[in-house]
Amino acid sequence: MKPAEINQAWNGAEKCKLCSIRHLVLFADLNEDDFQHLHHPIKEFEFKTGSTLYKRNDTIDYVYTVRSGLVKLVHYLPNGSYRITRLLRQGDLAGIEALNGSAYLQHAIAMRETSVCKIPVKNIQQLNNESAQLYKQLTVRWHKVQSEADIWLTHLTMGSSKHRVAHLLIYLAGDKANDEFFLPSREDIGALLAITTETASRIIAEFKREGLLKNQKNFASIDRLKLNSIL
Amino acid sequence: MKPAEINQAWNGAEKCKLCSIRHLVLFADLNEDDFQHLHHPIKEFEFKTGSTLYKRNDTIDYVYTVRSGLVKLVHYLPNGSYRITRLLRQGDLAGIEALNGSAYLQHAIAMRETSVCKIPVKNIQQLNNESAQLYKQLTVRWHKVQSEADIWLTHLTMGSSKHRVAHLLIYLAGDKANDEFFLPSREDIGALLAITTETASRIIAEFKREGLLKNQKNFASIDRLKLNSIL
DNA sequence: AAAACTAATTGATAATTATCAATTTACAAA
DNA sequence: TTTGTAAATTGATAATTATCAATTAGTTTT
Repeated sequence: MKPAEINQAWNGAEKCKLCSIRHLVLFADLNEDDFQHLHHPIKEFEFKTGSTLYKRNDTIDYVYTVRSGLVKLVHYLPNGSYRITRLLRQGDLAGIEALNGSAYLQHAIAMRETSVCKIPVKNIQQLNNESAQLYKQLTVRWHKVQSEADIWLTHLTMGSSKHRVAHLLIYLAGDKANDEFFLPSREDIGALLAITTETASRIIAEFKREGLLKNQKNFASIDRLKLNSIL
Repeated sequence: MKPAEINQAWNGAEKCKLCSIRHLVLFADLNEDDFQHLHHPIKEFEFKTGSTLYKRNDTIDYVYTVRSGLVKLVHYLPNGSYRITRLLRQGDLAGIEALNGSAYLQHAIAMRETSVCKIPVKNIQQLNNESAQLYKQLTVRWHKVQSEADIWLTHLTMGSSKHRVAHLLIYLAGDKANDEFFLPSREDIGALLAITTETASRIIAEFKREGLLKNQKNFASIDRLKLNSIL
């Protein structure tokens, strides 16, 4: 499945400067001059549900900024199953490890329609050499990776299955008050929490029966108070 | 419990240049000139088993390089239990999040006698401004944090308890062929793998009975082949 | 060395979760 | 709409793990 390439290459600077979510992304702190160093074209892509941004060990020339949608980082296991080690949302960077010249660590797959900017690593290196602004943002990103991994380990891999699912739902719902969020398939929930698909399904179904969770297709909303009360 | 301060402050550059494990640490790539920028004293400390390097939310002015020993990063949970989210060994950096001016994410506690260098964050910032060498090492460290978190999530939090313990032992044994390694308490093994102390104990005892693991007090060695065969 | 304490082990049982299988629901293609 | 296919749900049972309790081994203090 090939992603749609929304735009042709453009003169790097122009579009990035106007980006509506720039405050959220890697280039947040760049100033007018910095954009001069973007010599390699940055392109925007749409990925359909289930399509692959990159595979483990792919050539590692790009970093991806998620503009919208949801991306899972996946490890495939020898026995054919898989484990999701992280989710990426708006403003998150995928493939950040490419900056060290090491291969991508996981497969990155869109869980729903997802829009990304594909940034050549060379741009980043160039910016790093010419300007100190980017370095700061980069360490902020690394830091976020670390603290998220930590949250994951602390809350999403321990306790009963019910606790884990509750934590995941709260995580997925994010900060926004009553908004709907994307509810992953039961298989993905299992892969996220290290439980079986069936167990994930049972718990989600139970939550729905008890009114902790409502959904229309893949979109859901939670009753935060009730969910928190079972933690 | 106060750590022993082995050395008084010294002229930063001199001792670091001669450090026997410099090839493993943050300053690996620095050249003669770079050391001029270490204006703040770097001190070496010894921590006894169970003593605390830093606590979550402590003032965040230092980064720690582990010279020898073993450090656990711990999250204490509301119910009084705890979860270990990472282990740090020789060459690893503790408190790397201090570089972003954010608070430490966890408590760092020595699991055995541990020797560390305490590096003022100001040194790092200064080096970053004056030289590009350090940036590279830093991203390598961040990257290592990420990939270790990943390994943790993929192997140490899924599968049966027996699988997890086996994976942990192999991780602890590291690369060195037949060397002994520090075997954590059963409670710590539980906190590392999200299983109970009793389950950890049962499995360790079983491994010992079956000859997969030998130990003298806290030091153990494994039969790699046999352990791998149960994965 | 004896006493006191802590960590490790083991046993019995209850609770949880995985497994295997069947059924129902949702979705997409014809 | 009908048909085919995949996903979600549910049931029954087996396996695993937690829990509670007791015992043994190991360490430290007196």
